[in-house]
Amino acid sequence: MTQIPPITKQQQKSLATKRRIFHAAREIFQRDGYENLSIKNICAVAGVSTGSFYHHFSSKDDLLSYYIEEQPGIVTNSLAIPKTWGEAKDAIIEIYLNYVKYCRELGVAFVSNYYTPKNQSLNPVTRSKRPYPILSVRSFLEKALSDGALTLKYDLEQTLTDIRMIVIGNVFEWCLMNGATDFEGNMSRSLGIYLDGLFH
Amino acid sequence: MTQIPPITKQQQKSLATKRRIFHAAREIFQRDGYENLSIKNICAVAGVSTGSFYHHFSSKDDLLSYYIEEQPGIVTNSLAIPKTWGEAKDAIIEIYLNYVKYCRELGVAFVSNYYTPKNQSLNPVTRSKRPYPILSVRSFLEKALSDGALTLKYDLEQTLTDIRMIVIGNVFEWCLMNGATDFEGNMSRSLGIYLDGLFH
Amino acid sequence: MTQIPPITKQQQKSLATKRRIFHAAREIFQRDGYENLSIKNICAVAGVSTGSFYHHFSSKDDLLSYYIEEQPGIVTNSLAIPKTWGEAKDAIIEIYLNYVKYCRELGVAFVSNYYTPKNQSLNPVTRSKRPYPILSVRSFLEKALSDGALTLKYDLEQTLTDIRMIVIGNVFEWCLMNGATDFEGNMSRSLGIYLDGLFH
Amino acid sequence: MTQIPPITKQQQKSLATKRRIFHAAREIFQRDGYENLSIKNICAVAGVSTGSFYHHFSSKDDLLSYYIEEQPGIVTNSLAIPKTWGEAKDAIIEIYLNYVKYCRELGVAFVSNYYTPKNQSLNPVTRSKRPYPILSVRSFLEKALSDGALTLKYDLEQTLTDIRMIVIGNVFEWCLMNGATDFEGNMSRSLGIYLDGLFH
DNA sequence: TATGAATGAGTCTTCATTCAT
DNA sequence: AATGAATGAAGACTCATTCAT
Repeated sequence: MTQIPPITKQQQKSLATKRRIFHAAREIFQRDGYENLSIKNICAVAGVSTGSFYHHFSSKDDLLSYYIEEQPGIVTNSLAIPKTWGEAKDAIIEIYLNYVKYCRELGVAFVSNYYTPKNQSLNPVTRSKRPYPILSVRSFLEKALSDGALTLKYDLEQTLTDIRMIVIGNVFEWCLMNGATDFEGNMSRSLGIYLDGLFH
Repeated sequence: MTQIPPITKQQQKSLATKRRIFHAAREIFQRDGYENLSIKNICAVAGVSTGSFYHHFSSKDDLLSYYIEEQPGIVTNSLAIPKTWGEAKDAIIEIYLNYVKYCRELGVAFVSNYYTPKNQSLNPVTRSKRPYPILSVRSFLEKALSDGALTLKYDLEQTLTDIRMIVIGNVFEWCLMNGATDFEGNMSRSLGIYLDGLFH
Repeated sequence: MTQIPPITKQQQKSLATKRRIFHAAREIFQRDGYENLSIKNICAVAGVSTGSFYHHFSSKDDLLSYYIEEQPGIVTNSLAIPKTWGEAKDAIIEIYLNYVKYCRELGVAFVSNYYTPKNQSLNPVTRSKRPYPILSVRSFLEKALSDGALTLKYDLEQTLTDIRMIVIGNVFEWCLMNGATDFEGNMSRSLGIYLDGLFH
Repeated sequence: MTQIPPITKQQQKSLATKRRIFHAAREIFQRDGYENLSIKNICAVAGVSTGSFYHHFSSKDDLLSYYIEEQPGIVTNSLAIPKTWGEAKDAIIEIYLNYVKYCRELGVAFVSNYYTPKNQSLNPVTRSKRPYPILSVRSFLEKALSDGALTLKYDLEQTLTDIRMIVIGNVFEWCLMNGATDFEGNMSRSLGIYLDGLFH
């Protein structure tokens, strides 16, 4: 007979410790960036000994692997189908202003670490499990196109690629400047101009 | 015909050493990534002493900054002042197709490691010595503007930021896809549409 | 009888290591002087790893600061509040005769190396953690002043500075003479005369 | 036949270079202190190559050896014999305020390097060649004593020692504080109080 | 389960000195 | 007489990891 919740007090404590380590790592990562994320650091913040760390995680990499894929998707289903391309433009910009907000929540340090070409969890091809937030305009555009509300100068795929590139470019700029840019302003302006050129 | 800077044998040797260091760094970068790029490593591969490294480069960052500073071909001084915005658009796209070429020369592996927000040698603010190469359209646009050949919808600074972001976005996409994208196609299309929107 | 902090075997071993480092540093200091005192050196002599050093001391300066911070015997809390200025004078001199004793324990060679303006672990401003030990008469004087037992011609701070300077001057003289001075005699006389002039 | 001034142009140039190196070293030493005095530094300031340095000086130590004993003595002969102890006190303080001035001219960095117990050129016993500036009150006091203008509570030798210690203590304090003390104020106050205690 | 002492290779950088030119 | 490229040991400090308790 397997007992579903046979958690003893000891196990609970153990889990709590593991969670403390986890949260400490997340906090440091966001605040100080990857290069300042050391075991010593983590343990200090978590209030835990080094030995304890290695009891719960087999290595630093082991811990980090837990962080993959934690971001929530951006829900675009609720968006009304646009009637004019002006509406479409505004809606798209809105979506990415939401993304800007999400980036701000994560913090520059975190995002700076995350946006590395090596981070294949960003790769829209490799990536399967969840809708890539940057791709989430796809369904929106598809609906608008099939509805006849919009016509594009280019292939949908190409357009999505362009938008993705512009958005990442914006994020990158924000990271490089260590947060000292007009993130929202840049995003709406550059996207806006591009979309103007697109619908034109 | 005598060359104005008559390079002595010693200077030649010195340059060769500098180049060896340069290539060694590139090799390691491509093979092992940014985090495994250490001065010791570089020197070992280059067959050069640590002291020699610091004779040629003032720091690790100094070395890295050369990779974008030494881009060949982005000489905009020689560009003719455009008469129509169509000419301007084509010229700008041309400049960045050159950049695409340069990226291809460096290789995806290298560029993937290089384009990390953590790589502060990319930061246009931190970097003081010379103007950011990606901004090298600046002088071109300035001339065109002062000549009355062009008028921009937005501030020059903002426009340059947008272009920089779009370019970086393209590079990032190319890296993420591990080179399996239409780099040139994406670059000209996305920049083209943006510029269409800009001059409108 | 049980001691309140029941030191485990591990803690004992740890303390022993710390002491080994401490003694090694002292030995090298005496033998080779301040400029030849390196972490590597210390660790080699102590038979300890670099990591271990930094486990016990946060930096080289941290280690050095212990030499004056751990002075035995300059406990002024236990000193009775003086009733006359003669008592005060005697008490102060007594305190610094204790310091003289401590210097003798450390040895001329050590102290000679230690008392360099370059040794910033001596700087009362740089050092933040704890009050400068030579200033430990402060609390004594403060109590005496607030008690009305004493009145000073000058600001307390200035007086403390004077005393500190005289004491250091004595130590310096002793060092310069390579120990061949009447350290105790000089100390009590010079301090005595100064204090005479002070209370006068 | 030996020609007294057979200096060729080459020799002149050589001497000029040597002097440039010398002055550069002095400048850096005073401005930045001993620990920032490197061959590279010196050569940069002197506008000379490393090789040239080693052509003129066999080593860094060789260069430094030239600096010993360059300070001028303080002339006290001209001081009028005091009639009251008040006059004597003022005169003595005046002498050391001159010394303070001299220290300020040399700069904190320089003096910090100089005032080390290991620097035996400070040792009044070892030292023979010139009058030790700190000792230069001796003749003054001797005259005043033999003239009957003054009587001391203690042996002249002891008194001189005290004064020397107090002065060095002041200098040390100034060095430790990196110049951020009221050097003149401390000097006159501490010496003044001591002398009050002495003549009482 | 948890502690924290210990390890030692690794980080970047500085520096006095040598030597071919 | 002068240059400057090259050396390599040494500097303080960091860090992931192991292990006895």
